Amino acid sequence: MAATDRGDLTRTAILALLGTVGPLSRTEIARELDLSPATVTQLTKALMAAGMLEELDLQPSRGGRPAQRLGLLGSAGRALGVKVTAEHLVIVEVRLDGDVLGSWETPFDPSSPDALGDLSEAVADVLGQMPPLLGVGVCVPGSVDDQAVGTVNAPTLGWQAMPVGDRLRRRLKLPVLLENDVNALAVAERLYGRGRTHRDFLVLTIGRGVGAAIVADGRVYRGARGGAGEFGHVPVAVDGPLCGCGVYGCLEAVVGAAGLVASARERGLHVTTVDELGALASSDATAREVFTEAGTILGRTTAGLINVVDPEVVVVLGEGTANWPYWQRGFDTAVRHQLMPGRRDIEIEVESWDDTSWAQGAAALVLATPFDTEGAAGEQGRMVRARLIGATP
Amino acid sequence: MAATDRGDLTRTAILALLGTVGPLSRTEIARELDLSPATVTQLTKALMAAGMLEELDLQPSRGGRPAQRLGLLGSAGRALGVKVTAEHLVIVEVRLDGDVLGSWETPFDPSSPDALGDLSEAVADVLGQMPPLLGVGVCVPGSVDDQAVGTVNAPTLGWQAMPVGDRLRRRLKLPVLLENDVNALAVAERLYGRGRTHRDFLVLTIGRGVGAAIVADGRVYRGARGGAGEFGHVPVAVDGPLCGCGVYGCLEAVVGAAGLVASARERGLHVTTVDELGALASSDATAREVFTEAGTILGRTTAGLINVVDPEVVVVLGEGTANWPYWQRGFDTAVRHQLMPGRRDIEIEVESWDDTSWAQGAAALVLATPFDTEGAAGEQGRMVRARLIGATP
DNA sequence: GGGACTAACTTTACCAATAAAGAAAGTGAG
DNA sequence: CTCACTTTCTTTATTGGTAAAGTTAGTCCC
Repeated sequence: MAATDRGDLTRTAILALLGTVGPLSRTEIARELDLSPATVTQLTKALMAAGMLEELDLQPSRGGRPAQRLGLLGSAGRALGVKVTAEHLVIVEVRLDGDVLGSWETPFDPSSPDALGDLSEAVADVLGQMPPLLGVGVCVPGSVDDQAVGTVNAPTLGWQAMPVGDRLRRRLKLPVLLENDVNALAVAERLYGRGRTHRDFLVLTIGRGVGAAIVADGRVYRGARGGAGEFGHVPVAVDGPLCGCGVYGCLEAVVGAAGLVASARERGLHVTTVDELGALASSDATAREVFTEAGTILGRTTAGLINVVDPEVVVVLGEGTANWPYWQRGFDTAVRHQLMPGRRDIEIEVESWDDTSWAQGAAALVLATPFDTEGAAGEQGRMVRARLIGATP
Repeated sequence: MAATDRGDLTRTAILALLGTVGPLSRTEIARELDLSPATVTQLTKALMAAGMLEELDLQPSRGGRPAQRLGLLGSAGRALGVKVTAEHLVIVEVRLDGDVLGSWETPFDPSSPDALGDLSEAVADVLGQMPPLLGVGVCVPGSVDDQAVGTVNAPTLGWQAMPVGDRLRRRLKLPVLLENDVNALAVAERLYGRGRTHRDFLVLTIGRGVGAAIVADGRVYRGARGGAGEFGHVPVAVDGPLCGCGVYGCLEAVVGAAGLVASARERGLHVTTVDELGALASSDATAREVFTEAGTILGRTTAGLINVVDPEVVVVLGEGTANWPYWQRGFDTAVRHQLMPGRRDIEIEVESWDDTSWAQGAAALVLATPFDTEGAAGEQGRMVRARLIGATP
C-alpha cells in the first residue's frame, strides 16, 4: 500500500510472528511475512538494538550456512477478548502465542438501559487486576457496521446502531476492536488454526444460531456493510418455521438450537434443550434421527456454499459440535452427494470447542492486527501496533 | 505490495484510467487510483515527456486553482476477447474505452482432436487483419486452474486440464489471459459497469447455464482452485432433475435453459428452445408460469447468496435476460421475501445483453490488468502493461 | 482593487522495501 | 586439504511512493 504510512506494521508483524509461532530464523521470517531477506535483516537489527529481540541458537546446517534463530525478549503481548450474548459476558485473557491466561464470566442484560455502561464496567473490573495489554476485542452475534467506530447491529441482543466501540474506548483508554462473532472465530482460525496453512476456507458454526465466515485470499470477507456470512438465513424450506429474523424457512430456524428442539417435540420427544436431546440420542433412535436430519439439511446447504465459494477446507465450530457425531451421519452423505464432482475431496474438520472459544476469537482480533497488511483495522489497529512496539522493554 | 517490482503498474494505470474514462485532472487521477497528488505530478510529468500524455483545457475553478485536464496522446490500447462455447467462437476487438471495434464468429468443435490448434488459428486469422494490440483474453464455461499458465477444466466443452493459455501464447506471441466466463463478465462490470462505483457486488448470469461471480473488496474472487461462483450447482430440490454435473437438483438443472424447456414440456407446451418459450409467453399463461416459477426459485436461491455475501448490488446478465420480464414476477417477490430485513433495499439490476457480451468480458480481462494492483494476473499482466507503455508513440 | 479563502498542483526531504551482488559458514566429494 | 556447492545473511544502490510545506491561480466579498 503506502510507502511511509504503514507505520510499524512490518516491525510489529515480526514481533507478533515470533510471539505466535516461537523462534524463527531470518529467512523463515522473510518467507512467512512475504518480505525480502534484506528487509528482515534490517528490521531485526533495529529490533535487537531496541532490546526486543535476541539471537538464540544456530540451527544445524542443511547444506549451507546454518540458520540463526531469533527469539522474542521480554513480555509478549496480551489481549482481552469479550463475547457478548443475550445472557452473559465471557471474558478471556490471551497471550500472543494463543495461551489463555484466565477467563471470567458475568451475567449481562443487553436490554438494560445502561447496557453499555454495564459492559464497560465488567471489562474494566477484569482489567483492574492486570498489567497493561495490547487491546480489547469484542465479538457480538450481529454485524458491525463501521469497524473503525464499532457500531453494532444485533437483533439477538436488541441492539441497533449501538456505539459499543466508542463507549468502551472512552472508558478503558485502550484500543477496542469489534467484530461479528463468527468472523472473529475465523480470525482466530487464521492466526492459530487451519488458516496458518490455508488462504481460502470456510468457518461454519452451529449452536443457538448458525453462521459462516468466508476467508478469501487470507482475509475475512466482511461484505458491503459488514454483514457477510449470514449463512443461518439461507432459505432451506419453502414453508419452514418462522425464523428470528422474521422470514420463514431459514436454515437457522430449522437446524439451530430452537429448530432442533421443536423438531424433536414434533416427534413426541419431551426435551426442552439441545443438551437434553443430545443426552437422549445415545439411547434413543428418534433423537438421533433429529440430528441426522438436521445434518442432512446443513450438509446440503453447505455443499451449495462450497460450490459457490470453492474453499480449501471447512472448519466446523460452535456449541453444537458437542453432538457432532449425531449430525455427521446426515451431514457427510448430504455434502458428498451435493458437491460438484472434483470438490468431493474437500476437507471438513470439526474442531474442539469450549465455553471460552468465542471470547478467544474476540481476543484474536487484537492479536492479529500486527499481521493485517491491508490496514483494515484502521486507527485501532495502528494503536495496537504502537502498544506492541512500545510495551516490550 | 513491493517497492520496486510493481513495474510500470502505476504508470500504466494512469494511461489505462485516462483511456477508459477520458481526460481527468491530476487530482482526479490521484483520487481514482488511490495515490498521492505528488506521485501523480511526478508520473504524469514523465509520461508527458515520453509523449504519451498532453495537457488539455482548464476546468473552470471551483473556488481554487482550476484543474488542468490531462488526456491520452496517440492510440489507446486495444485487446481481443474470445468466448469459447461448445458450438462456436465469438471474437471481439475492444478499445480501452470499451468501444467494440469489430466482432467475428466462427463454428468451433471443442471435442476435435486439435481443438486448441483450431482455436489458435481462428484467433490468428483475426489478428492478421489488425495492428498489434495489448493482448488476448479468453473466457471459457469452466474453471481456470492456474491463471498464469491458463489450464482449463470445462466439462461443458469436454476439456480437462487443457493447456489453452500455453498453446495460444506460443502461436500468437501475445499475452493471453484466461478466465471463467462469468468471472470475466465481472471484470468487465468492474471496469465499465457497476463496479466503477461499487466494491462489493454480485454478477448473476442466466442462460444455458446459471452462474455467479463474487466481487469482494473490488476484486473478483476466484476461490481456492479458481472454481468460485458455481452458483448453478447450489442444490434447490431434493429430488430434482439430473444436472450436467452429475448431481440431482442443482439450480442450473431447474432454471437453466434445459430445465426451463423440460418444465414447459411437462406442462404440455410443445417447445424445444427457450426462445420459443419466450415467444410463447407473450400470449400463453402457462409459458409465463414456467418463467415465473423459475424466477421464484432463482430468487429464493439468490436471496440466500445475498444473505451470505452481503453485496451492495446484484447485476443480472446472460442470454436469459431476454425473457427477464417474465422471470421478474417470481424473482422479485421471492428475493424480497427471503432476504433478511435490512437488506431488502438491495439494488438488483438487469443490464443489456448481446451476443458479443461474453467476448467483451474476455477482452476486459486484458484491459483491466493495468488496474490490477495485486498483480494477480502475474507474468501475463506484466507483459500487457509493458505493451501499453511501449505502444504509445 | 485588495485581502481572505480555496483548490490544484509542485517541490523537497525522507522512508520502506527491494534487487543484486557478495560475504559467511557450513556440507560433501575427490 | 581443497574445491564446488548450498544456504543464510548482509551491504549497497535504487525505486516507488509519501508527507509536509510551499506555489499557483483562481473565487468571493467588502
